[in-house]
Amino acid sequence: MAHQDLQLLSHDCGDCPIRHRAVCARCEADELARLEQIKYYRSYQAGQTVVWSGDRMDFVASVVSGIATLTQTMEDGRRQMVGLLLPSDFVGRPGRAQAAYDVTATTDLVMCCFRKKPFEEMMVATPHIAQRLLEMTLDELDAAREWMLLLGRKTAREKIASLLAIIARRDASLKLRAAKGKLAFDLPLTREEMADYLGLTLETVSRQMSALKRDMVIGLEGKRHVMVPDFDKLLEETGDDSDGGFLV
Amino acid sequence: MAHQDLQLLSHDCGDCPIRHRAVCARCEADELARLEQIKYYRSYQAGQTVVWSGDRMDFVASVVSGIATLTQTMEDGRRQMVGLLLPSDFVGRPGRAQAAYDVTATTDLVMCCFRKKPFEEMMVATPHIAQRLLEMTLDELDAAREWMLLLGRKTAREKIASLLAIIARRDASLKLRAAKGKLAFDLPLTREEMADYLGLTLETVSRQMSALKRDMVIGLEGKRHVMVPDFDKLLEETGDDSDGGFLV
DNA sequence: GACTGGCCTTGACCTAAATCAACCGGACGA
DNA sequence: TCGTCCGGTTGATTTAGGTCAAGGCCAGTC
Repeated sequence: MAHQDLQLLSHDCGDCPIRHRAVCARCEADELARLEQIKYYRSYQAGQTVVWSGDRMDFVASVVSGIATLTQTMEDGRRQMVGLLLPSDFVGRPGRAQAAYDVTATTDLVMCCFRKKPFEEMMVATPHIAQRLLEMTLDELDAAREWMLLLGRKTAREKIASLLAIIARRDASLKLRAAKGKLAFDLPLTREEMADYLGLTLETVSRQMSALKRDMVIGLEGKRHVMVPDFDKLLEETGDDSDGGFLV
Repeated sequence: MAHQDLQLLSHDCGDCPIRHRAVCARCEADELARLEQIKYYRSYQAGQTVVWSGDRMDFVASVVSGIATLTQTMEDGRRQMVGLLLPSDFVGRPGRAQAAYDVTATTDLVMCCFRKKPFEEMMVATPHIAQRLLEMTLDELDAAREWMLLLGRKTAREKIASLLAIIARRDASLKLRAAKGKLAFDLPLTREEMADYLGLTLETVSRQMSALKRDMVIGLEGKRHVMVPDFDKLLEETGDDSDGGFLV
């Protein structure tokens, strides 16, 4: 897919199914040309920090491949992950000079960057972009609110199940949905990162993973490979409404 | 202020200081005219529900006066507040037919509503609006992430202190900042609502309020009126970075 | 083949907050 | 004037998850 860096600009487009954010050349051809002039790619190794909270950040970017996280850290070292960025997700805030969070590559990562100034100018000139960005930001806000329910009210077991379900879903949609019902994936996060995501300690994460395995909700092969024999059973453990509640 | 319902459209405008989202007639006069045609007001009494999660919602709105909350509820009744809407805040999502959360008036409430369809049309026609909305949504996303840190990693005492600081700040900025250092305000939330905000039980909220009073961090007069003799002392209790970290 | 360092697991114990329960005090209606 | 209801406080007890500590597993490397 040649124009992946353009994902963030496109309206949905039927025959480019990548997470409903892909673009194809025939829509948005003119933006493509302009964007080509201001974009550039950056690669990071797993574990590398992209920017530190408070650092000057003179670009916005979208994830091309790999996974990045946003985390906040308190003075005494307590950490909370506040964003998990998968391919096609957007980082950076037009109109802000400094990063508000630590951005870290948890796997090898490629980002498509746009220098902030020209990007902002283009945003003014091309209303599409602001609208697309608004849509994406609203999605992220919804995800954040879901996450707040998880952090505030779910038990450790529910938290783990929810995270596994989220990853399974995201992963499955990338893989064009493995044989429905049975699916498997590799965790892109360490136990500690999972803990930071869920507001738990890594020991509790480990214990609950073991418990879910013992109860046959998941299978584990090595430390990272997770098998889900029955996705509905996993969903029952999340505490979420069963109907899945897809609001368009 | 006659054009309060227009807050959501404006770029900042020096001499209209209401929470940096106000508008004055001379900027945006044309949008004003168009907006006037599609807006209407609705009032709700304290405790009334504006919409239930899952209900059809054919308008977007901004809060004119009073306070509303967004909450999520799990099947077994566990509740988590995921949004606190103060005057000038925006509710509703262009491009979505159903409400994703319960919206409730916690005080008497006036909202300025725009029917969704014409509003969306106007958004396409008037690029300003999408940009303003994007800016507001990004602010909300930041607030949500701050909130996630609170829910995931703060102690009960830190949570309470943080909430009080948030309300004090918002309140103070409305009142053009009372004599700096000493300030006082009325809690717009019951103990139970505070608990839903903070991911605690109402008993814990009550206990920690008493503890903060005992330790002279706050004063209480009746159940709702809070006095803050030393705002910095309150801030120390929040666990947040002391520098306040204002990122533009 | 031993050695190291990450990452993970498991056990024993502790504590912050939840739960359960009693009670207070003001508003309000009979 | 008396209930009683609602929001709030406080105490006793329980418990989920945190903390501390001891290993296990495995990949890389000397």
